[in-house]
Amino acid sequence: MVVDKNQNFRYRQYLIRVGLFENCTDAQIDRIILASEERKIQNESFLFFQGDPAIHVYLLVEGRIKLAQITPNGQQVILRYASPGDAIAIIALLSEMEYLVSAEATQDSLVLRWSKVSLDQLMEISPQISHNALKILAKQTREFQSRVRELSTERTEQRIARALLRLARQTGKKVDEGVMLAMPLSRQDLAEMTGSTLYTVSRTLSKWEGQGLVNAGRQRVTILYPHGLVVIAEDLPQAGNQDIAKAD
Amino acid sequence: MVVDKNQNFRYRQYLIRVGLFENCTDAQIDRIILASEERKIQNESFLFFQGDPAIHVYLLVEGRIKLAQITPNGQQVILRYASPGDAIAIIALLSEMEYLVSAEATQDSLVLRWSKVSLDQLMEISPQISHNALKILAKQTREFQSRVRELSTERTEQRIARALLRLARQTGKKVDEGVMLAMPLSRQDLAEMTGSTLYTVSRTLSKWEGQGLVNAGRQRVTILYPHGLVVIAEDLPQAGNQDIAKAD
DNA sequence: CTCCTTATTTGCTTAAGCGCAAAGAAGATA
DNA sequence: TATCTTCTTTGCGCTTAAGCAAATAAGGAG
Repeated sequence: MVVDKNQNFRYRQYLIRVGLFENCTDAQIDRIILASEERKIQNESFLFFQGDPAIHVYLLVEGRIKLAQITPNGQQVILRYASPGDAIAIIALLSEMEYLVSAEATQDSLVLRWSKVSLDQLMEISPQISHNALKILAKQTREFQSRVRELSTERTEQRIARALLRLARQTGKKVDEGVMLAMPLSRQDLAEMTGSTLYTVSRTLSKWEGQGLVNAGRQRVTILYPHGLVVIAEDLPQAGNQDIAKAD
Repeated sequence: MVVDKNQNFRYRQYLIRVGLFENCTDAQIDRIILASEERKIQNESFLFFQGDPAIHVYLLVEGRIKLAQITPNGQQVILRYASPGDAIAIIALLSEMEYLVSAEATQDSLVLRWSKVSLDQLMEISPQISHNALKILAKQTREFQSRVRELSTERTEQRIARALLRLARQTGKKVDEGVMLAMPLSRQDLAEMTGSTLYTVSRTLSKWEGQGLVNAGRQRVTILYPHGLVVIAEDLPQAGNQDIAKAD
């Protein structure tokens, strides 16, 4: 599973741009690369499980990783989809921690990882890393605070609209008709991201499809008229016209 | 407003036990104290507002501070009540940030604060501080993740039970009948903590009062039978008996 | 191409909880 | 003590969204 470490130097150009290693010197990056392990993760297999002792920090190079919590009675709550360049399980930098979420590949993926031990050494050489980690955690905190606010105050429809817009920003590909979400995404997935149910998500998308806002297929959503979703997400006053897309 | 800095040395015994300054040497603590400013905050006045540039990190010494987000249409969402010893606005350690929440005293309070500039200097001398900050942020992240999970999957009643138990752990005072929450807490406050409404909270507390679980008065809640709330929070199978408290 | 699996849609029913309104209770103030 | 303010309770109607069941659709495997 562990590939010859020298191979990882081909990720150099990539690593220096990644949040966790931003502003590190070339020499530091060398050490970081030497300490890294590369792993391939097959679709639907797990990087780690919630509750495991947190001993590695991961960096997603290629693919997509779903980070989710499982409730005691088996429900899943999707906290985040990681995209290439994202650090995963920063929490492992700290001692005595467990992974707070399970990490599952939703495509064949490629990650680099560092053990807690080697990261402790790296952080001594490069205090920059721990400052970067602080920045990443702060960003996550901000996002979770927003989620809490949204779940506390917004209706399901608003949250679904928000989730789609967020995904579009993260993984949207421009196509002729609009923005296509470039990842398989079921109604169930959207429900688990928004604290809703697959039925409500399905009904909501059907309604929006009728209004020309989106085009939804099996595990696929294309946003035809992003502004319409913004209007819903922000609860702005709507145009009187039923068919928002054409009204523009 | 700024008191003679030497006075702050009387907080020494206190500072060394506080999360943000844990494991700092005596000499480091001295520098930290010298850089601190003391401020008294009157009940119902604000330490800072959401959106202000984040230029100070605060440490609550005495009193209680409510951290809340305000939604665009004026609803409030309470994210946390800070207790003595808690750091507030760790985010100000990072450049270019704004406060993510508003911080309002709910009792007359006393805080120490440090400017971003002086903290940058302190962190150079004591890298320990930035490691501690990482730990604090990680803990907050964990808590917000739980909140997201709870808001996504649990019923209002469960969340209210959880909020009471959490507050009991944080501020509960043992009294004859049970555990009293030692802070003024209106139905509206509980609603803003749980993503509910003051009506639902009122009805829920009334029901629980009828079952002998709690004793609720004006801005005051006493938990008579904590285990009963745990049963509700965790959605455990209930005893068939209506009156849970007496059944035990 | 056909079968099989998995995802999606939609009608129907029900429950949870929102929100108004009005009454009642608890403190605070003078 | 009388008055005022603020907080709390509760009846009622209503909306939202959950959840079941059954039909339908879309891909993948052989």
